Amino acid sequence: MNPIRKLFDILFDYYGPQKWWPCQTGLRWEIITGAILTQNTAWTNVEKAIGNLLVADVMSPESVLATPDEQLQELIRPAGFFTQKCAYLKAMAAFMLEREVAFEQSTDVWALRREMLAVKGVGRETADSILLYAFNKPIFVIDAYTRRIAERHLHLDGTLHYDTLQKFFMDALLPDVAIFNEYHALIVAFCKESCHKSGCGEICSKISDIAI
DNA sequence: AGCCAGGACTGAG
DNA sequence: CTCAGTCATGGC
Repeated sequence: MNPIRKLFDILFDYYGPQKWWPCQTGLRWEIITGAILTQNTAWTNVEKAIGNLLVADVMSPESVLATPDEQLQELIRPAGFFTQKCAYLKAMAAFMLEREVAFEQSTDVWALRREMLAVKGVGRETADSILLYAFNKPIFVIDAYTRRIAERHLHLDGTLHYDTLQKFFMDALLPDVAIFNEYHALIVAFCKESCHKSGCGEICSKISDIAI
């Protein structure tokens, strides 16, 4: 069995189902908002911003576009880079008004990815996160956590290009939305809950000999 | 007190 | 195409 699948099994046995993406309302737009606001930003800060948006009743593409820049920036300020992210949110809101239905229906995930990458503020990780978690399309998300675990525990080069690393994971796994969803969530769970804490002996010892 | 967090854009070479 | 500089907040 290949190391990538083995790592998944160990993480799943240990942590169980993760139920991602973290989302209070169940709204697709909240997932998209989180994906943009979390760019190079701690999730705790994103939660504050999302809380502000919910209180202000600005949690839809329409309401985002109807909110003046200054006001929207104030709401998302806790997530940092608020000037840029204000513009990004509005670009994405306009895009969703135009293309949300088409995205729900299409099964050509690579075409959708290409199209979403044209939106200002949407890079590869953000596009893949939105496709996987907001639209349930089968694509694998590479982020800083994935690179870390790939380097430390799978003996892969963590500095490989995004698309190259993504292909490693996707080729090793069944093209299943549920698996891609769960795997990325498990990687985050491991990196956040174990890497930083001192007592991670049990899971770390299981993971340490994956590639042997 | 600095360093870093679930990146992306831009301009230079 | 690679790479540094830029954007900004809050927690540790």
